[in-house]
Amino acid sequence: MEPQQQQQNQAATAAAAAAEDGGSGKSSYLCRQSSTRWAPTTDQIRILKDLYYNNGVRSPNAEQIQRISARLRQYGKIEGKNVFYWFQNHKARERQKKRFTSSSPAAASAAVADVPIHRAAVGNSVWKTEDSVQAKYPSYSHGLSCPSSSSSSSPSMVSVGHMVGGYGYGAVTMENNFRECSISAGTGSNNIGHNFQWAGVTPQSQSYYFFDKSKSSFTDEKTDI
Amino acid sequence: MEPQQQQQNQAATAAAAAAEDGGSGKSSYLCRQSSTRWAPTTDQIRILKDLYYNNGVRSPNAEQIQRISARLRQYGKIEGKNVFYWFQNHKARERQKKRFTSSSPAAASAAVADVPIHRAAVGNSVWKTEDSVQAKYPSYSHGLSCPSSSSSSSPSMVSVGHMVGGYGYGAVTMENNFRECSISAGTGSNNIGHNFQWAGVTPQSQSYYFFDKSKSSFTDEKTDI
DNA sequence: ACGATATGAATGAATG
DNA sequence: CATTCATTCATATCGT
Repeated sequence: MEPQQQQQNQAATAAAAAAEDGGSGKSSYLCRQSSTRWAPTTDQIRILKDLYYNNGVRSPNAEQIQRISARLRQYGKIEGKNVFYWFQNHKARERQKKRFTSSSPAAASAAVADVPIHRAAVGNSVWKTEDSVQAKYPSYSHGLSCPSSSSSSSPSMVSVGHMVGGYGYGAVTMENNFRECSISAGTGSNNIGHNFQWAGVTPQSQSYYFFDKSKSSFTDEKTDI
Repeated sequence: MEPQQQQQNQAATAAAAAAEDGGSGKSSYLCRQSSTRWAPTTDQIRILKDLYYNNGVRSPNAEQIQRISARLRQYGKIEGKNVFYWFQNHKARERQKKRFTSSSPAAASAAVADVPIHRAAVGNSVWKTEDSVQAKYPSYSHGLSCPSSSSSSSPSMVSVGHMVGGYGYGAVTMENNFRECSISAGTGSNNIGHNFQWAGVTPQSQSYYFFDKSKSSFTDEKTDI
């Protein structure tokens, strides 16, 4: 078959880091602040796949997302949005794969609602090869920090900051930083929200108040959901 | 640095290569890791580039991918995902590279103006043309032939218009992205509500379908999720 | 032998 | 949901 794929691992190296984005670290070359994206640990992936394949979870709602992320938090830092995106992507990619390989596009429309819950995927066909729920590294590894209790605790400052300068050209860069700003974590004294929530996201139906029409609204935000 | 994890593996050993990888001959021998990754043959690359530069294809959709891969299959083994990735990567790297080449303003303008490929979308206009506006010049790249640029070409109609801006999407990105910025934060010592995060997401409602039956999964936190 | 580069593959994050 | 973007990993190849 095909290449295969594997998913991640090498916990050894990354793992350690994964736990906390400490915020400091990096900055090797550009000043991009580290925390870029969530790096799921093997255990987190294992669990997510288990939910997906064995429990048929495909599009968890807010409550479920909370539970899941809470559960996964013990294996590493994670936020609700990560869980949300994970399911969305996993599902989307599975379908996409199907669409590319299928001969009749028409068929694609059907089968949408399927919730196969077949046990473990095993032997997938092309593409992703889906899950192989098994960690490659038996022992060591994931010694992720991330204390089981609350979440963030290390980010000293991370948050926004300067821009990337290197590639950026003003505006753009700034925008990007905006996105990150949510990770600012409060740790400590200032409060600002210690865990902030991602309010109203992915609207489409609701949360229009958000920025739909009044994107500028964010200045006075807080009315949010 | 940085936590990274991701794929990485090597599982190879598969031996899938077999089949016929076409005339590329690259992976002919070697029983070992043969199938590592798709190795496009020169003909395949020629065609892909032709589509990209002369036809403006940048992000083919599923149907197009199927057609393209079917067509390329006569020159060697190939799958839909290869085509998909090829376009994605080609486009991304082109953009990425271009991000720099603009040190000198004067030069920049000239450079940027490059040729907007186009050859019309033709046919059913399935092609989104979306970003076909910004074409780019070939140049670097492997020594593959790919004469491209045939002759004439292009009426340069560049529809669309503005916004894409010289540097491409730089400007575009700046639109609405403050989603998470809504860190409403509670300011203040007390945490607003607790720390539940990201409320309301998952618009469209729904997503309970599977849940009903497997509600048990989440009702209890540690048990099974 | 490296180090640099080109490029396939994978996947988190967004957007529409 | 489908699509797209950005990043990063993994490798093959090439240059010195």
